[in-house]
Order: sequence, then structure tokens, then C-alpha cells
Amino acid sequence: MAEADVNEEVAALLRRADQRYTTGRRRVVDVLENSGGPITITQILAADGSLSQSSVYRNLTILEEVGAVTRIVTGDDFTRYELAEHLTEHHHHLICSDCGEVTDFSLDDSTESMLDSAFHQAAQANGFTATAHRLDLFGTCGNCA
Amino acid sequence: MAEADVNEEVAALLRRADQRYTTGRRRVVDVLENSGGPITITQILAADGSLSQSSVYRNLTILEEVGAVTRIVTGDDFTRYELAEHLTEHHHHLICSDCGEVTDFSLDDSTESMLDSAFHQAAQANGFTATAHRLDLFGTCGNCA
DNA sequence: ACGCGGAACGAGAATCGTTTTCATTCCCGG
DNA sequence: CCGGGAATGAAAACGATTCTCGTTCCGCGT
Repeated sequence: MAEADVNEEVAALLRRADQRYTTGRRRVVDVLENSGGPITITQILAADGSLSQSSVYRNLTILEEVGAVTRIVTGDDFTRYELAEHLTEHHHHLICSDCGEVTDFSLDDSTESMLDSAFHQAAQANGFTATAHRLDLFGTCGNCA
Repeated sequence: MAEADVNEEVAALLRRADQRYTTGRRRVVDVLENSGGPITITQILAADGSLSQSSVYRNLTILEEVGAVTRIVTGDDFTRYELAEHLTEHHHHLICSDCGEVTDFSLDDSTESMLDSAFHQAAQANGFTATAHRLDLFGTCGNCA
């Protein structure tokens, strides 16, 4: 999705929740857009020095509530954030157990659709209503090998 | 796996790392064994009042290091623990976004093996060495619906 | 049996990522 | 141009987890 479209879509999501698309929020979205995978608060602050920590935390919470951003927990000590899937593309994560970095990857369509139906079936069998799934690979990234 | 076998296997794992299978550690393993899914420290303490918080934290760390226990982060504020997969069976998690509870579920063998090869391929394409994967469904459990 | 030495324990203090507070600044609607 | 609620920033508070430290336990050699 083009940058302009992302901004427009985020603006719409915020408006729908009676929230403003302020400069700070826009800067956060811009940082997330230019980072090939989920990143930490620290990384966001480092990427744009004009942001203040508390506002970034607060704004990420709001952006998550309106559905513009997704919160990712990997197992290391830091929560990471990425743009919501409908603003990017469906993908999964390679998580390096060594350095903690997260990079995106995709599966081919036929695998994905197979997964979907398997999930649907499994959820149903457990009286569970599934709204999303998470699929990550853990291991060692090229850098750390 | 039968309870006796689990204990034996855990004992072996600990011994291999020059660690003792103390009463406290055994109690933790017992609690994990009798709980159809990953549970929090608080739940462990509630399930066995004779355990002390700091020791449970410490022992779970050790049990994880020797490969007897796996740490699970779901997105809510609590880390959960379960017996390692080779002490139970391969499975995935249904995570209730509402109450936070986690329950196990399985996919059929053909789906699993398809996934494995898809993962292998994706990891390789990214210069990544995959050692494990995580596959969870988020949604609403029967109770919270 | 006994005693030694290191492992494990328990209670509380410390840590640190995250959340909240509160006074100030900004921005929209009238 | 003003008033009032929203957003901000700095700093304090919070809370799950980790660390500290004195005590207790356990395996082993004598």
C-alpha cells in the first residue's frame, strides 16, 4: 500500500473512533511504515528523535485500539509494533532467538488457504470463535549464525 | 505420556545439566501436568500453596533451560508455562482475547507435515535456521462468548 | 553417623518496561 | 477570537519478574 494511502486509511480509522491524526501519531506511523518488520518502542524513539516516550506508548495503544497497528510479543523483553495487516500484506514472522530481531515472510496462497480451513475447523471443534492467528518461526537469523 | 514417565524424563533432563529434581521442582511439574494448557505463575502458586513465588520463578527458568518446560507469551500481562512438547504432544493454542485463558488444540497430521515443509522452505529463503514454530489462534472462548 | 560444601530455598528488595498523573499546549467548533 | 476538551511531555507510579542474601537442605566422603 502506498504511503499516502496508508496515511489516509489510518486517518479514517482514527476519525471513526473520534481520535485525531496528530503529528506525533503520524510520525509513529511513518516510522512503522519504513521498517521491514515489527520494531520496539526504543527503535521508534531512535528513528525519530522528536518523539517522546510516553506519547509513543500512548499513541501506539490508541493506534492499536482503532486497528491501525498490531502489538507483537516475541518472548524477549520488548513489545514490538507493526502496521495492521490490512495496511500491509498478510505475512508471518521469523524471530531470531539470539538477537531478538523480527523479519517478515510469507507463505504461498495455497498453503494459506489450507491453514485457514484447518483453523476454522479446529476453532469450531473447541467452541472457540477465532478472529486472528499468529504464526511465527523461531531460530537463528543470518547475522547471528 | 504417563505421569511416572514425565517425572523420569524431567529427572533425566535435570541430571544431564547437573541439577537436582527437588520437591519444589517436582511440585511445579505436577501442577503443569494437571492443567490442560499453559498457566501463569499465579495459577501455579494458587494450585499448590506450599510453593513460594521466587522459587517458582527460579525453577521455571531452570526447567526451561534444561528443556523440560516451555515459556509462552500470549499478549496479556502474564507469562505462561507448559511442559515441553516432547513430554506431551505436538499442539497449538487457542488464546481468548477476552479472559486470557489458553487451551490446547491439534491439527491433523497431513496439515502439520504440509506446514513443516512450507516453513522449511520459507526459512531457507531468508537465510534463517528455524528451530521451532508457534501457531496460535486468537478469539473468544466458549465462556466469554 | 557426622560434618562439610555447595545447591536450593524464602522473603523481601531491586529492576525496568510500561502506564499513569498532572500541568501545559494544541486544536477544533462556535 | 475564545472556550474547552484532546493531546502532549516529564516525571512519578506501577507491577511482573529478577536478584540478593541469609538460612536450610542434601549428597558425599570420612
